[in-house]
Amino acid sequence: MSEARSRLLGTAGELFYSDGIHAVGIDRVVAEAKVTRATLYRHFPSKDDLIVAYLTQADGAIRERVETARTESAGPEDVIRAVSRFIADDIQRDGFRGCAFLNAAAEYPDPAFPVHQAVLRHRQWFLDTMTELFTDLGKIDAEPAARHFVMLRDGAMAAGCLTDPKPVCDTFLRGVEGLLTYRSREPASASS
Amino acid sequence: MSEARSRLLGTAGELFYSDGIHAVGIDRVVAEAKVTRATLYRHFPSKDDLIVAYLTQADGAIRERVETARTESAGPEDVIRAVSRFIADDIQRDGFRGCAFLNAAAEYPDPAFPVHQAVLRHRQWFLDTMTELFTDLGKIDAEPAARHFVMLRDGAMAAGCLTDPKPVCDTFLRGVEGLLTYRSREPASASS
DNA sequence: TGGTAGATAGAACGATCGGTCTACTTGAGA
DNA sequence: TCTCAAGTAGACCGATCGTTCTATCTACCA
Repeated sequence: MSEARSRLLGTAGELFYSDGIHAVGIDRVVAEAKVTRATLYRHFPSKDDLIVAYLTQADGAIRERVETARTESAGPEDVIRAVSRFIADDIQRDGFRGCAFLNAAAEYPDPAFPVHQAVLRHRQWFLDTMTELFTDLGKIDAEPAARHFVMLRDGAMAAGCLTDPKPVCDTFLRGVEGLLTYRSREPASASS
Repeated sequence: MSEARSRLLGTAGELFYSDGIHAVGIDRVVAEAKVTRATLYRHFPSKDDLIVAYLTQADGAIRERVETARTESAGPEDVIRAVSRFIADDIQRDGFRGCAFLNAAAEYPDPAFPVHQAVLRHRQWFLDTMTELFTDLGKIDAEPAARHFVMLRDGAMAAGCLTDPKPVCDTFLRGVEGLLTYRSREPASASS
């Protein structure tokens, strides 16, 4: 990857993430990346392509971290804890602004739009990965457990940038522990 | 409230909610509300005021529904179930596009901005209300339980417009039932 | 009868949007 | 040595952004 391209992708990522996608114009990306407009359009045919590249990059970084957790952990339960921990660390880190994918989906609600589809692909991968982990853990209802985990994660990511992140992380990690502790028990059935 | 103003607020709400706030220009609101630009600016000094009015309206509607649930239900547990049910109903209704407040916060991340502050006010009220309900229920750790509830809600609202809403609602309602069932039990402690 | 508030209609403002264009420079490979 | 891709610099495009303006009409109330 060329020097200019990576600088472009880096600053675009920072700006889109921290200020929102619609709120950041091409001019600002170009100026802060110290690159000319022509260079941007040489690498990315349109702003939409730049946005998708931004999300693809974020997706890759997360997959990498999950992969690292999988290879470095003893068993599936440890992997789930490691993933939970880096989610909590993310939430508490400076400049945390929520989930890049949920934020992008909020700005691009049209399912036919490439940006929205990039969000769906990432989320499907994450749900599948968590389902695998809960299956490895021997859970009977692995998929509901994975959905529960993802729901807690989404809630924590959404709330973590709106109030004090500390109690949000505590609630999240407690919820995950509950999910792991009561894993052999069949939860009470929902309505009807 | 004048006829033109309520039409304005109604269509602005629909458009902002379904397409995103930045994506909807004043021209479109004016056109679809069948109102002139001058009329809009007579009622709302700026677009930002219109956005805040939109969120205030949504906030009022939710408070009303929670109040109804409180008066019509037998006890705090029933109220929590009623609130959960209308959240689930919302998620499954046609045109559901997530939480208006979380979506707005994604577009307006600056905490100093009035739109962002309107989101925070609504969320604080909701957390306080849920804490009250869990307190009434006799829970020792009412606030953590309320935080857990809100986290599930946020996750469900975020995911409900990205995939099939049915399993999302099931997971949410199961989580709430778990929260109510294991209410007397001290959850496993989190990390450290 | 006169005044005023609220609405219509539509032109116009400067700023910014995403995107295209020409002209020139640089550096590495065939 | 020639070529060509990648970069800089910056003017320029039409469209849209949020906002303001003048002018006219209508309905109600003092």
